[in-house]
This record gives sequence, structure tokens and C-alpha cells, in this order.
Amino acid sequence: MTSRPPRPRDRGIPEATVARLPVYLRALQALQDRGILTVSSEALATAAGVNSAKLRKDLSHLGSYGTRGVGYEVEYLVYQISRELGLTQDWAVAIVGIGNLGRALANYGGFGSRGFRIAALLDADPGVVGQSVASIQVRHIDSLEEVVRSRGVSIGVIATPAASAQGVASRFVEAGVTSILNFAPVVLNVPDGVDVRKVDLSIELQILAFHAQRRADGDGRDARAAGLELT
Amino acid sequence: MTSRPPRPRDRGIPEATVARLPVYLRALQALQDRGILTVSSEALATAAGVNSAKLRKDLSHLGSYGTRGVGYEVEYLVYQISRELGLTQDWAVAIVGIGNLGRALANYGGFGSRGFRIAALLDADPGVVGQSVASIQVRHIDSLEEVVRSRGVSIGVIATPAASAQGVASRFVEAGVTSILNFAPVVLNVPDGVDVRKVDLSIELQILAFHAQRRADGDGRDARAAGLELT
DNA sequence: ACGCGCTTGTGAAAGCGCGCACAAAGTGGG
DNA sequence: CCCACTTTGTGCGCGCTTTCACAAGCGCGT
Ligand SMILES: NC(=O)c1ccc[n+]([C@@H]2O[C@H](COP(=O)([O-])OP(=O)(O)OC[C@H]3O[C@@H](n4cnc5c(N)ncnc54)[C@H](O)[C@@H]3O)[C@@H](O)[C@H]2O)c1
Ligand SMILES: NC(=O)c1ccc[n+]([C@@H]2O[C@H](COP(=O)([O-])OP(=O)(O)OC[C@H]3O[C@@H](n4cnc5c(N)ncnc54)[C@H](O)[C@@H]3O)[C@@H](O)[C@H]2O)c1
Repeated sequence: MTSRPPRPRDRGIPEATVARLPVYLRALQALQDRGILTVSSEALATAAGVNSAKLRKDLSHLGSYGTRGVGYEVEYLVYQISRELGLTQDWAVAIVGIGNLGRALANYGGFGSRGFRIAALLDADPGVVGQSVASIQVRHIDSLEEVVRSRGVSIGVIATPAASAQGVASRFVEAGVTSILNFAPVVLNVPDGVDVRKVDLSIELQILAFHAQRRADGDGRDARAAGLELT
Repeated sequence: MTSRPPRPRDRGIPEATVARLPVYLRALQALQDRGILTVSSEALATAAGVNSAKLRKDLSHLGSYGTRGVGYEVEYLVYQISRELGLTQDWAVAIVGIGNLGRALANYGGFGSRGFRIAALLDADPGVVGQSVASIQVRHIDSLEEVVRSRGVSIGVIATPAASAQGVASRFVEAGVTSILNFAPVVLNVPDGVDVRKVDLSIELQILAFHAQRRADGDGRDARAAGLELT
């Protein structure tokens, strides 16, 4: 739709690379904690569980931050990746649906450490509203628009039952939230320009089951399909 | 590798297709609940949030189950996909680490409905062991091997802190579990033949942040990069 | 019986991502 | 100063994935 040829700027980092940057970042921070100052692509790739050429190509998209013959300076790379991912600013997150999963998310300490701050918890159940979860008062879903505006919420997390998810998503969008993380097992319908990511545990299990079944079938008929037989 | 002629259906289903089959399955079951008997690729694709040509190609990997001019019979397709994914048998799942997340998973009702049965809960904390979560007694991690054997566990879920995850994974593998779903933010090291899938909420948020920042940058300097400005 | 409209199944092309392999660039020792 | 060694950055080919486009197939109405 928008013109592609007349856009010489190469701001486009491949999606696959973006998905791996957080993994590199975590590995780098682990190295930093151990007092390590520089790291080679080979070592970092091993820590991140990827091929070293892929790692180098990924990093090359952010610029040339390595030194040939030496490697990458850990601290500088942490900063560059953080900046590229937008983690140098802090992001206000609102969680809707404070049930089993919503509570676990609210109580999870690992978010705040990376620039994400839980700014609000919302639920529709009068029995839940008013409760204090992880030192945050749960507010009623009707105040979503007000909360988004007043707290500057830019990321919405949906942890409601599937039936309510689309409604919540629409309200998020209307309130101006353009980034949504959805845990409900439904396909959300949102306008262009709104970014939705889905986490679906059930799908992950089904994919595991598929491969497990295939291994089992193969063992029966084909015998040497996989290098199993551990112990 | 294996002979082509004596194998009517090609056993190799592309990975990308496998990842989408559960989505189709869920959409089909929603249609089934509404009493709909047949569906076109176009309608099902919309419900699943994909391109219709992609859906048809995906389904063609399982065989020719559609009728030209009509579409697909919902019930038959549900059966075929379920069978292909291995959901016609039931899978015993063990969850290790009964903290915030482990409890949410244990209390989640959506697993049982698709062939997955929570067979055991395990933890290392003496204060947690013995507790009853979702009507299941939490057992000590030391009994992992025994539990895996006696309950026929084939899928292991890791919801422990990152520091313990590799150890738990190794014990799962040694006990014969070849499918692992990992929620801890670490790269697990396992032998060939063991299938590990990772769910990392923190990474999802970081990817959202990246795109959100890019949109914000574009709006400031470039103005018409995305079709935002809702309402 | 036949033709019309609808929908599937699939070639073909384009796009994207991965990993090999190597030249370029830097380091350190002599 | 030079040479041997290390490690980055990337050109290139390959295979997987997506999408287009259309012939073949099916049902229905006449
Ligand atoms: N618990 C898990 O481990 C798990 C695993 C996979 C998927 N999920 C999905 O995550 C979602 C939440 O699961 P859960 O186990 O926490 O469910 P839950 O029933 O425990 O909690 C849902 C919460 O959402 C609230 N809610 C319902 N409608 C709402 C609305 N319109 N606005 C605001 N709040 C509303 C309810 O009051 C409740 O507190 C579900 O869609 C589920 O399928 C959960
Ligand atoms: N809670 C969340 O929403 C969330 C979000 C993203 C990631 N995670 C990840 O999921 C994991 C669990 O998170 P949580 O919030 O439930 O943590 P938690 O601390 O609440 O629970 C961890 C549980 O694991 C048990 N445990 C520790 N070591 C063990 C071992 N060796 N064997 C068996 N059990 C052991 C602990 O006793 C505890 O009960 C962590 O790795 C976390 O990073 C959690």
C-alpha cells in the first residue's frame, strides 16, 4: 500500500531476527553477571542455542558492533540490543482478567526487570475487583479507558476466558492501545496498525503430541528414524 | 528416503503446517458447536486468521478431504486433524514447579478437553509437597522417575525458576520423557530425539515493545508509515 | 442431460531465512 | 615491521513458506 521503492532507508530488521534479540540479550546479561567483558559470536551463539553465523548476521542488522579478532563487548551489546528493542524506556502494561493466569502474571517478578511495569489490573467480577494482587488493587473493567489514559498504558495483556477476549481487545484498541498480548485461545480481529501476539499453551502441547506420535509410529515401522533409545 | 509408491500419503507434513493445525481444529470445533456441518476454505481461513490458499495447501497434506463446489465436512475434518495431531489418544502430563505459573496450569481446565491429562504435580519445596492443587496431591521431585514410569507420563512441563530448569529437564530425559514444554527463560540442553518447546512471555513483550517503538519513531519522523490514528 | 457457478487442489513464482565458507580486519608475538 | 592467528561481516546457494492463479471437479437448477 505505502510506496516501497522510494524508501531507501534500511530500517527493516527481519522479523526472525527481532524474535531472537531478546534471547541474545538474556544470554548477554548472564555473561555480564559473571563479570565477562567480551564474547565471541561462537560462545554467545552456543549460550543462545543458535548457529554462530546466524547470530553474526542478526547483530549485523543493528550495525557493526564487533571487533574482528576479538569479539563483542558485552556491555555495549547489551545497551545496543536494549535500545533497539525499546527497553531503555519503560512500558506500562495493563492485565485484564485476574484469574489463574492473570494472577500468575501479576505475581511474576521477571517483567519489571526489563522495562515492563504492571500499571493496572482489571477484571469484570465484582468479587475480584477491589482485591489486592501483587500489591496492586484490581479495578473494574469499566474503567479501562480511564486507566489506559491516566497511566499511559501502551501494552495490553488479555487473560480472560475466550468469550470475553475480543470485547476486551476492541476496548483496548479504542482506548489507543496498539500492542496486545493475548492468552485466550481465539483469533482476535483488530484494525491495521495494531500488533497482536498470541501465546497458546494448548497449541504447544498439541505440537508436542504430533511429534511424539510420529516418533512412536516411526519406531514401530521404520525403527531408526530418530536417535532415541536413551538409557 | 522411504519408498514412495507403497506409501499412499506422504508422511512429511511441513512444520509450519503442523503449527497451524491446532488453530484450524479450534475453529472447526467452534463451528461444530454452532451446528454447522460444512465449511469452505475461505470461511474457515477467515475464522483461523489465515490466507485461504494456505489453508487448502495445509489440509492437502493430510489428504483430499474436501468436496469441490461445496467445501469441507466439519466433523470429518475435526476427526482427521485430531488423528493427525495424535489427540485421539490421551497424553499424561507432569508439571514440575508448582508456584504461580504451575498452579495456574494445574487449575486450567482447557487441557483435559483435548486429550491431555494432568497425571502428576511435582515440587522441591517441602512446604508445597503434600498440598492439594486442582485435586491433585503435589509430590516431591525426587519421585519424578517413579511417577513417570507408573503414570506413563510422556510430556513434561517445566515451571520452575530458570536455575532449576536444566536439572529438571535432564531428569525428565533420563526418565524417558521425550517431549518437554519449558516456561523457564533458559535454553535447555537435551539429546537428539527429545523435543523441547519454549514459551517465554518476556520475549513476547519485548517483541511487542520493538514494534511499538518502531511505530512511534515512524510517526514522529515519517508520519504515514502505518495506518494508525484510530478514532 | 447439460451447462453454470462455486470451490477445491496444486503448479509455479516470489520471498524469506538459514548456514557454509571465505575475504577482510584486527591482535599479539617476535 | 611482519607474520600467524583469531574472529567478524557477508555473498551465495538452497530449501522452506507463502501467495497467486487457474484447471479440474462437483452440485444444482432447468
Ligand atoms: N490458566 C492457565 O494456565 C491457562 C493456560 C492456557 C490458556 N489459558 C487461557 O487464559 C485465559 C485465562 O485463563 P484462567 O485460567 O486465568 O481463567 P479464569 O477463569 O481463572 O480467569 C478469567 C478471569 O477473567 C475475568 N473476566 C471474565 N470476563 C471478563 C471481562 N469481560 N472483562 C474483564 N475480566 C473478565 C473473570 O472474572 C476471571 O477473573 C483463558 O482464555 C484460558 O483459556 C489459561
Ligand atoms: N509467573 C509467571 O507469570 C511467569 C511468566 C513468565 C515466565 N515465568 C517463568 O516460569 C517459571 C515459574 O514461575 P513462577 O512465577 O511460577 O515461579 P515460582 O517461584 O512461583 O514457582 C517456582 C516453583 O518451583 C519450585 N522449584 C524450584 N526448584 C525446583 C526443583 N529443582 N524441582 C522442582 N521444583 C522446584 C519452587 O518450589 C516453586 O514452587 C520461572 O522460570 C519464571 O521465569 C513465569
